Amino acid sequence: MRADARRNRDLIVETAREVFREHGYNASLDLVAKRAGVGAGTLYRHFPSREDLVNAVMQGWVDRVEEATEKVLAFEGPPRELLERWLVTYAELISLHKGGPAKITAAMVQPDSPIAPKCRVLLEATERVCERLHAEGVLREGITAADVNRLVGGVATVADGADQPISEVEPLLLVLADGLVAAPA
Amino acid sequence: MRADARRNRDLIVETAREVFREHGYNASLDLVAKRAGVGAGTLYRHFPSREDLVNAVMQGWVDRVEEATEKVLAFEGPPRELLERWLVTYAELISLHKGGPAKITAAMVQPDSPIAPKCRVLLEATERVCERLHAEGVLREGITAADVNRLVGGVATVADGADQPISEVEPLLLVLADGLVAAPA
DNA sequence: TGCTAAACGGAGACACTCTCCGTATTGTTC
DNA sequence: GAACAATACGGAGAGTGTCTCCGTTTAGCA
Repeated sequence: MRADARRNRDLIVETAREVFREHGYNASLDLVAKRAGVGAGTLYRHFPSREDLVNAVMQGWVDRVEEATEKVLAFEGPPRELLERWLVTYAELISLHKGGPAKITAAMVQPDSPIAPKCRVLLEATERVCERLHAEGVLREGITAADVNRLVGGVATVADGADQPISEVEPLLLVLADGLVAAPA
Repeated sequence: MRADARRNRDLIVETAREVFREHGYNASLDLVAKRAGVGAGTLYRHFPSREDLVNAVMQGWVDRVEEATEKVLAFEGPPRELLERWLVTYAELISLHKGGPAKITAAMVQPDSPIAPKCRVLLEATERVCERLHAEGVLREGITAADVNRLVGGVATVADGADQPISEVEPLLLVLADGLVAAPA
């Protein structure tokens, strides 16, 4: 890749991160290009679709996910608390940006989405948590990591749509935890 | 209202119902106008915003909600089953159209949305169910109808985004039921 | 029948996405 | 350091959607 191309690419990603933070993931891409001082063509050559750009912007987020996962998995206390911590962590991670919960939760079940690979790290993290909970017999049988993600994703999506911080819907996450732990009727 | 205006209004609503069913609630409104054989101006005069049109289209849905509510509330069996029935009914009602779950769940917490009044009937229905469950001591303390709606709305939103029918996420609704019923840890 | 308020409709302004292609820059080769 | 591909740039513009404005038409009353 030529040096100027590299420079522009980085500039676009940086600008997009800023614009997305301001206007959400549906912000105008022309605005991104304009603010970055490049032509629309340049933006679209580097990132043929909006998702590709989102994907690039997310790279830092992936690192953050990995870090948060390690932290939660390092927790030594009672498994029930581990679950609660993970639910809150998960919700926070996907809610870092406006529109994030819906986008990420949807991508989780659409393997062809360009951001799917990034979301996989989250799914894998949940899998690790679930494994540990299953091993300790705490998690209800038949519950998969995908189920957990869907449930938390749903709550986070709604909170996001209502412009509520995750802290305000934490009680709902505890309800989920109860449901995930309880034995089938 | 003049007779021709009335006629056009009804025609637009009918056409919109059809188009929304085909393409979801984000379908092009110009397409609605074109298919109804009226000018864009006519459509926008009757329905200044997309939400106004959605609102009009929803009138039949409101009737359906009321009917379903009566049916669930007439159920005489164990309260836990009442809850389960309501969760499934609720999810189905908001999932009748693609994009419905997100739209309705969001409107539920945005009182200024034009479709909010319509969504209120759903909230009130959930309130009636919750009241009965609380009276029987089945529902966990502190849980409000709004909480229940958020939880089910979240699950339904995700299912909708993944093009899954509600029947496929029913197990998740049972998880919710468990969480809503269980005593706090 | 004539008149006026009400309603119509579609051209077009504006916004956004995405492509095409003439122009400019890079970096390699001699 | 000059020449020359190969690579990248950028912005005009096509395509699509939203929504408004205003000249034209129509309903319904007197």
